[in-house]
Order: sequence, then C-alpha cells, then structure tokens
Amino acid sequence: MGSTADTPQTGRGGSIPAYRYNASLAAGIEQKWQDHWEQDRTFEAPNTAGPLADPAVVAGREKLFILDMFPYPSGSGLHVGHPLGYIATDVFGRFKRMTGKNVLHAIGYDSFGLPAEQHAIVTGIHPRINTESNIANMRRQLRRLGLAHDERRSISTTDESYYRWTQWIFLQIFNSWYDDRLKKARNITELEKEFESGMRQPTTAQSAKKWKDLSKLEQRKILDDYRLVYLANAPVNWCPGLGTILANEEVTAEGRSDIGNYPVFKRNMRQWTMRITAYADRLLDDLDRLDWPESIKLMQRNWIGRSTGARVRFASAAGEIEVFTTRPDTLFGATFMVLSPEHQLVDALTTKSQQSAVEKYRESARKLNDNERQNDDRKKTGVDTGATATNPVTGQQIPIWIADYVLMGYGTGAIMAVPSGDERDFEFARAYKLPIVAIQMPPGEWFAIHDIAPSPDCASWPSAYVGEGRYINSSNKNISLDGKRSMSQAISLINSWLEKNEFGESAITYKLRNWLFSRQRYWGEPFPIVYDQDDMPHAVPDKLLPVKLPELTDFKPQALDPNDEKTDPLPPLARVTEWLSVELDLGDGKKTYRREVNVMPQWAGSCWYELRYLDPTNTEQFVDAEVERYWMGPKTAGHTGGVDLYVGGVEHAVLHLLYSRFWHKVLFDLGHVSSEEPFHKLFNQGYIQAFAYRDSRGQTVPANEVVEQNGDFIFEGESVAREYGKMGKSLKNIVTPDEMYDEFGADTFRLYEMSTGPLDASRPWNTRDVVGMQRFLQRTWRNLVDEETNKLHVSNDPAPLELRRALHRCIHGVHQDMENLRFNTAISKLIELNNALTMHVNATGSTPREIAVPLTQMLSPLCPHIAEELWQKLGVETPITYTTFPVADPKLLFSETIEIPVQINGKLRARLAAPADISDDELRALALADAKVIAALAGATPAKIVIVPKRLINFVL
RNA sequence: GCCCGAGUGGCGGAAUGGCAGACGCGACGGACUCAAAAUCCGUUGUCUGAAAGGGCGUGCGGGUUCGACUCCCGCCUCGGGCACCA
Repeated sequence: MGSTADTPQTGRGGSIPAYRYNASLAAGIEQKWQDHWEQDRTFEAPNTAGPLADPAVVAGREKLFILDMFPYPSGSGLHVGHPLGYIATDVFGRFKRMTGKNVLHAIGYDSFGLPAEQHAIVTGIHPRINTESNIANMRRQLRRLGLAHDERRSISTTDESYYRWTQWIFLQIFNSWYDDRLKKARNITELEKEFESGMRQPTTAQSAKKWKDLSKLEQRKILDDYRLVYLANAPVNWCPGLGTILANEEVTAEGRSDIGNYPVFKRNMRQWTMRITAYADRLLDDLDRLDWPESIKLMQRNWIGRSTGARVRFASAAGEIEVFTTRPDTLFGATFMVLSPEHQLVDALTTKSQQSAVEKYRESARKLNDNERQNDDRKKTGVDTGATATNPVTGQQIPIWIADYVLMGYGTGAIMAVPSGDERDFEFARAYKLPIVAIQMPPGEWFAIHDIAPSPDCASWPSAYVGEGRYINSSNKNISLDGKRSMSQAISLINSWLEKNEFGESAITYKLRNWLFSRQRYWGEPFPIVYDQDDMPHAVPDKLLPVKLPELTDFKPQALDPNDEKTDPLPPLARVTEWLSVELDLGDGKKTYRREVNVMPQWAGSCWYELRYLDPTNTEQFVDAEVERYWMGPKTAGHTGGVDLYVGGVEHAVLHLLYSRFWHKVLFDLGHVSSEEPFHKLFNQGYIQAFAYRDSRGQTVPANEVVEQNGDFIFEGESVAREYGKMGKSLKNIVTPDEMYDEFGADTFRLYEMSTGPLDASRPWNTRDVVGMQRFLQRTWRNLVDEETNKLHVSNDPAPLELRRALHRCIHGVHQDMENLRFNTAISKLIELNNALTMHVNATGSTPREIAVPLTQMLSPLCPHIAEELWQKLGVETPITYTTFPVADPKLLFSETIEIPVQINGKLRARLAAPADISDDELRALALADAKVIAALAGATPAKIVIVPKRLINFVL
C-alpha cells in the first residue's frame, strides 16, 4: 500500500523529492478519489421514473447510454488485455459528462454458462462460490481502474432477481408465434383464436380435420409447433466431452466445441429450439439501419445466408421430391438428382439391386463428421439408388443418386443436378458418367480462356459454365427460354411457369438454423417449464418465478468419453429427485408435474442484460417502459433505438450479437420495448497481444524473465525464440492490471492502454513502454506542483501568446479526437501541450493558471485520479466530473505568421515564413525572391505555378 | 476457393491528395551522483558529406495528378471470416 495522498514519502536515500509523482504517490491519490467517488455517488445516472429517478437532474441533459460487453468472471481474473474497451468507454463517458450528457455506464457479470462451469469442474469448487469470489476479485481489479460506473446498476446473470426475468422473457417467447402475414411475433392465444374462427388453417399434418374436431391434445400439439420456442426432435450438435449439446454458433469449422475443443457429433435429440429463422429477414434487413462496422454486418449477413431461388418438385415412384435451387433457369439442364444420404425418401426410392450399395454408402457417410465430409480436397463420391424422377420441364426420366456433397441441413436435402451449369454437379457427372447437357452457350472468351473451340457439346468442356449466356436446349411446347440472354428474365419466366403448372414456386432459403437452446449442464438458468402426464410442456406461472437452480453438491455433468457419441446425456438436474416433481395448480386443479431438467445456454443471460442496467431494482417488470424509452428509444422516426455505443470484441459477431438482436425484436413485437434493436452503434476494439518465448525444446518460458541482448532473447542463459499471440496462461505471458497498479498506478496504466494505437487495432503489450506515460504525468504534476513541498506553483500571470495558442490548438484537437474515440492522438496532443508548458515553467518557474485549469480538465477523462487531485489543489468549486470541457477560441487557432513549403516539381526545396493572410500574388512574389528558390530554379522560368492558398506553392519546370 | 481488413524508422504508431515519420519506447551523448537507479537537457529514417547541403525512402509493379502513405489497376505477404450452402 502506498502513502496517502497528503503524507510525504521517504525517498530511497532521501534523493527522491517527497512529492514526486510515482507509483506510490499515485496509489494514495487513486485510492483517495475512488473512495470519494463512492461516498459522493458521483457517477450515479438518474432515471426518468422509478426508484432511480431524479427528474431535476435528468431535465436539460441529453442521455447517453454506453455499454461494454460484460465479462465472464473467470478464476484467473483480468489481465491487461481485458480493460482496453472498459477504459475507452470510461474515457468517452467521462468526456461526454463534461459536455453535459446524462451518461449511463455500468458493468455486470455474465456468470452462468460453460466457462464458469468448466472452471468449477477443474477446481472442484461449486460454481456459485467460485463465481462469487471471482466476481469479487474482478470488482476489486476494476475499482482500482477508476471506472466511472453507476454501481447500483451492476447485475450478475446468476442473481435470482436477474434470472427471474430471463425466465420471464423465455416464457414470453414460449407464449408467442410468428405471424408471417404481419411479419411479427404475437401471443399464441391469438393464433388459437384464428384457428377457432377459421381465419387461419393449421399447416401441420392434422390439418385435414377441422380445428374444432381435433382433441384438446391434438390442438395443443399443433399450437406448440408454432411457438417461437418449441421442442423439436432434430439433429443436434452433441458434444460428449462437455456432456451437452451446442448451438451451431458454438461449433468451430473443424467440427469441435468452441469451448474445450472436444469433438462434436450430429445426432437426433428432443430439445428446446428457438425459432430465430422466423426473424431471418428482419435480422438481415435491419443491419442496414445500424451503425456497425461493415465487417460485422457482413459476418452476420453471411451467417444468415439468404438465397433467393425456387422450390421445384420432381415426381418419383416414392412421391414428390422437392429441391431448392438458386438457378431455376437451368432446369432444362437437370439431368439427374442427388439426395443427401440422410434424406427421408432414400429407403423408399432405392431399388432392390441397389439396396446393399446404398446401405454401405450411407454407413460410411454417417461415420464421417461434418468437417471430413466437407473437405474440399475429397473426390466426389455417391451411389445410384436405381430410381428415377421426372424432370418437370423436359418430361425425361432422370436418375436419382445419393451423395454426401448434398447436405441434409440446407435447403431440402436434395438437389437437381445441372452439370453444365454447376461446378460440383459437373465434377460428379464426369466421375459417374452421367449426362451433361448445355443449356446456355458460354461466351467466346470463355472458350478462348479454356483454349477450346466454341461448341454446345459439353463433352469438350473442361468445366461447368456459370454465369450469363444465351439459353439453348431450353424449351418444351409450353415454354421456351431459348435465345434469351438475361438470367433474371429467364428465372422469372420459369418461376411463373412452375407456379402455373404447380411444379414449384419462387422461394428463399437461409443458412441460418434455429437455435438449439437446451444444455445438459448444471450452471445455467432452469427452464420455467413443467411437463404433464402427456409429456406436454407448460409454463410455470409468473408468480412462481424464479424457478431456482437447486443447490447440488455434485454439479458435474455426466462424465463421458469425448468420443462416445451414443450414450444419452443425463443432465445433473435429473439427479435431484426431490426437485424433479412438483405439485401445481395450472388452472385445472392440483396435479403433479415433472420439471424440465435441462438448463439454458450461456447466451441467455447476455441476450437482454443491457435492459436490466436501466432498471435493476424493478420487481414488477423486467424494465419500466418509460425508463426504457428514455435510454433506448428511437431518436427520430426510422431510428432503431438502442444503446448509443456498444464496445466489445469481434468474437461475438454471430453469437451474442445475433441472439440478443433476436430476443430484442421479439420483445419489441410484443410491445415490451420501444427500440427495435438493442445496440445502435457498435465498435470493435482490438486485442492486446503479447510476446511469448519458447526454448529449444519448444516449451514456453515465463515471458517476464526473458531478457533482450543485442537483438537476442535470453532465458536463464539460453537463447529462446520469440512468438506473438493472445495473452494467456499457456503462453506464460500474462501481465495483470494489479502489476501495473503497483508499478505505475492506474492513471499511467489507463494512459498507456489508450496511447498505444487506435482503439480498433490490435497491438502488442510492452511493459517496457509504460514508463513513457508515467513520465508524462510526472512532468505534468511537476509543472503544477512543487515536488518538495506539495504546494501548487501556479501563477495568475497571463500566459504568453504562443503558449495560449498551443493550449487552444490542443483543446480543439483533443475535443475532436475524444468525440471520435481517437484517444491515442488526443494523448499525444496533450503531451505536446505539456512539453510546451515545461519549457515555459523551466524559464519562469510557474504555470499560468489559464493553462493549468483547462489542461487538468482535458486530462480528467483519461487519467481521472491525478486530475481530481490537481483540481482540488487548484481550488475550483465545481466537481471536475461535471465541469464543462474546455472550448477552443477559434481566434487563437491560427498564428499571425505561418510557414509555407515551396516545392519545385513537387519536391520540397524551401520553407517561407509568411503572414497568415498572405495573398496568392504576394506568396508568389515572396517565393520568387527567396534565395533558395532562386538557386533551385537556376534561372529557369516555371511552366506553371500551383498555389494552394495559404498552404503551399509549387513551381513546375 | 470466396469475402473482408492490414502492410510506414530498431519497436508501438502519426499524417487520408499538399513539409512523411507527430507523440511515446528504445538507443546514443551530456548534466546530477563516489557510483548506479531515478530525474533533467540534447541527438536519433537511411545513404553521402567536415559542414552547408544533396540522393534515396511509406510491401512490389504500373497509372492518374503540378503534387500520392493517401486515389485507380495488377500482384505479394500477413491477419480474420466463410467454405461442396445447390
């Protein structure tokens, strides 16, 4: 613990001045002001209504809601990479407070879910105990950073008072269906009324019967199939290593779990599924209305993957086979069909003679995981089913094959193969000698590139032709595309033909799958769902929420071999027999029900936490409507509303950021929020990366013990190799904020993090470099405070004009930089001003007050503790947090004399000192009279003289 | 393979059509010190030159322009995302 702010420190050997700004003095100052802020409740942001309301303060101040992606409370606490975004939002929020905004900034903890649970399993400590102590540690670390957060609004997703509302929102989703006519979610009771009145017919299998003739149970089943969250028996990502299923978004491209890197298998299970696909169009289209980085929008667009095309039905002996194609215009070239090996019609289609071959192929396809199956390098394989289907436009019988390049999870799991117009189909047709018929004549250049003579005979083609081209071989007696050249025209012609003849219709498909929402784990929100004797799910009544997570001594998931894809999972909650069954009256008398034993995935709590920050103590509603409208409501007509600035890493591009948009849109449709989107502006901060070192055996060695010698890196006398990567335990290169607080102080640490580059760029951590920012603060301190006596040496003398100009240029630049989150350049401008001030202090012995006051104010968003201390010494009444950020005087932004570069043929040859208001003629005359210019021109007459008024002159010879 | 993003001193970076390298680190020289650390002052892209000065220089090759790190075309390298999506 350092000395307190007001007691002198004893320097080593007495040589260090007692009040030099160093880590020890900083520690005292920082603690003093952190305590002060807490007692003074400096950063509490008032609401417009409810218990946190303070209308007098709200009035006249524009709101600003800034948000960080909240952390997982992991056991190892924070390393220096974590706070990058938190510091940035804090600087921005503090700056905005000084421009008169009512700033809401808080931080909570995403404490349910796999990371916390995996950690608990490793340590053997109950996740609640673990989570709580981890949160306490992180709170301590974050408090030392001096973040201007409203502590009242800090929530944890594991709080019962929080997950009670997570469960409530789940039930809102459970009680809703998506009306594709109105394009919005509505209450399920309204669907029931529409069925009863005959306004709408169920589209499920039972729909042959009239609604009123169905049994209650049958009606229930139909309704359940419409819900936005429903139980589905469908292929899921089963990860035995984690003992749970995972969402598509949680599975890596290699077919392994995002967490733990265990193998993931596809298998059928009955699981809760969220109908996020109902929102695919809105999730896609509304991206255009968001102020997000284009790269993230693109990742979401790709993930949603909307393709427009047509569904086409082919008749076969086993019934109609439906395919999806983006190129219905190529239907005349469909010379065979390919079904996924898992397609439901394969058994019915396969002829006797092909049975064993088909069975063998399906078996081998089943053994490959998705990754192996989708490996590009693999040769296409497949087997003939022996059956045929009728091409609806040509009337021809075309063979039906199965092949693993057709995926069950996309489209209909079956394709029409057009080998002349699709690379994959071409390859397959060549491999199995299936017919290839050209339906478009490729342009001449195409043949030229492939060095073959133009010919509609595909036998000579080296590959399929994909693109626009004149249609050939594309007519029957009702329709002809022949001679057409436009793909879009051909598509619309064939689509209307398909619709008229009931062979198909235009259609849209998405890559986005519905969201697998249950996990066979312990550390998550229990579902507010019970089952009756018919195994039908029922909502737990609102007054019984939360459904508390039962305390378990054995919270571990069932231990399974990571490669055991067969064993059924047994969720830990299924072992709690006394909790499992419950007696309830759900409106038809007391009955015994069985509880849902799965828990929600880790993303549930983070889908709506920003809303709870707004109204964290509300026991009646998840958020008060008026409060939500104040902080999140649309600013103008057409504005989506949402958080004003959301800062976080890019890793959540298609997980958290997609799920929370989905939940938010459901809440919007149901009238619970006024904003259409949760996060209006998104900013992705970069990562702090670090060097790591390996010895000759390839072992990582502690990075902090490696020394650099003549460009070599030495650990314990041995040369080691340097690499560069994420900060982490395995690379032994973690640096913690605590080390930085001890060595330099929080203000220095904050400045260093902000100074090393633009916020969106990743950059390496270099502890060696941190001292630069400490020196800057030390010099600033020394410019205002006597290091020996701790007394201010600030004078009321006016500052010389040039220093005053430097101040105003600095104010102007810092203002703009802060506004645009360019803290690195803001800091360098402040250093420049301080360097100019240092020269003045060295010459005169004191700092003019007119410089000291605004300099301190400008520093305060970046390094608030030292700024508070200086502010107190300066004796200004208004708290620095709520003073007005300095405003530059435009008259002082320009000097009377300016320096103008002179170029000859674009090369710099001289610099001229000129009056700031010099005219072009005067500038030309001045330049031509300059000795260097005369020498450089060497008597030549310029062919042209380019003058940028008051900026530059260029002689062209 | 497709789609994004990025390449500037020894290092982090600044400049987004107009003086390339702001600011910081490091390095070098000096002051203080018995000495060191800390601190302070100065130098620091590179080649050439005693100096003044000059040549070269923003991944590579072209182009537009009086003028290009910046705009356009083609490539290379690195990072990220998607990947048999019909």
